[in-house]
Amino acid sequence: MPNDSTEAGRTLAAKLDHLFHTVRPRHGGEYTHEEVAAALRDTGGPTISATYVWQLRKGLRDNPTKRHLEALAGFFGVPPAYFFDEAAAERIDAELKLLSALRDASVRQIALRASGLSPKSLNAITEMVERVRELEGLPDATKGA
Amino acid sequence: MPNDSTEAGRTLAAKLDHLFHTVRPRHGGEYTHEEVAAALRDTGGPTISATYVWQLRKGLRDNPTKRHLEALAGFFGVPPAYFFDEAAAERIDAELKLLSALRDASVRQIALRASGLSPKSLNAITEMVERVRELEGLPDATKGA
DNA sequence: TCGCGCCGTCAACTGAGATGTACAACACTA
DNA sequence: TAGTGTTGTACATCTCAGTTGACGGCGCGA
Repeated sequence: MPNDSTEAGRTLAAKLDHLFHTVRPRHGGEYTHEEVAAALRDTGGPTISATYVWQLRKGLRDNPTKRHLEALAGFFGVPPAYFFDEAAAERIDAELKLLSALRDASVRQIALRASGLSPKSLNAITEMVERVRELEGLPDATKGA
Repeated sequence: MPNDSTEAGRTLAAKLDHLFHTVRPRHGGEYTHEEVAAALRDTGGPTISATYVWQLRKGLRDNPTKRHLEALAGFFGVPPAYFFDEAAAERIDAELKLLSALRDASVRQIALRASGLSPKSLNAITEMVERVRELEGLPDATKGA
């Protein structure tokens, strides 16, 4: 199964193929696999054979190494993250966003300092927070992510 | 050559090691290499041996494949770009401390629910947290990363 | 102090990642 | 149409990413 469908978005092959279509050397044709290999060889960085470029593009091989990913990304002028799963990256970013949402320094402080406490203590503090919310007339259950 | 100096900033090993130091399961210590391997195994995704995790962390092996990079990034809750882009890595590091705290579901719950409370209440809760830390014999000041 | 279990470390092996080489298909020129 | 060069395709081969298994140190309970 060349095209791994467990990948949330497009496959690596699809992305690479898209790059070939999109970034072109001169009007008319796309980069040749050999050209890519040669260019990479010249930059002094990690080399990559033309055949392998083709295999990746065709989906015969997915799962290249870090260095090859860097080389390919560098050649086409995209960040290496381009080749990774977009959905996963977005999910992580959402988690990071949750963080930046907590602008309130006091809340951050509480989170940091609460980290490491015993489950029992955490539970007690949770209850206390809920109780205070109640007293201040804040909504009851707003389950976030 | 284990430590690839073509890498813009820190080596992969350094970054991974940093993740181990930063994101911890709960108070006590860092994740064990075996724990990481087991967790990855449980998620159904690509597996990775504990020994190999160690090798990557030590710099005996750099240049893992795409899938393993994804798995590692997923486990530590950072985007795969963390291992590539140094600028992104630094940005993430800045927030990682808080992120790791929020990885604990209980702590996350507290943070989310504490958001919106009055300054007075937040202050009270902060003091309570500090008091509990004291009782549980946890360190006083936040230690540097 | 002994024994047991956990974890980091190391070396050797396996297999997938990656390459080299050769062939087929097409384009261009004379 | 024959000849030459270029590029995609195929496959045999080799290298190194990744695993397996074992050893040694360390903490903990008996």
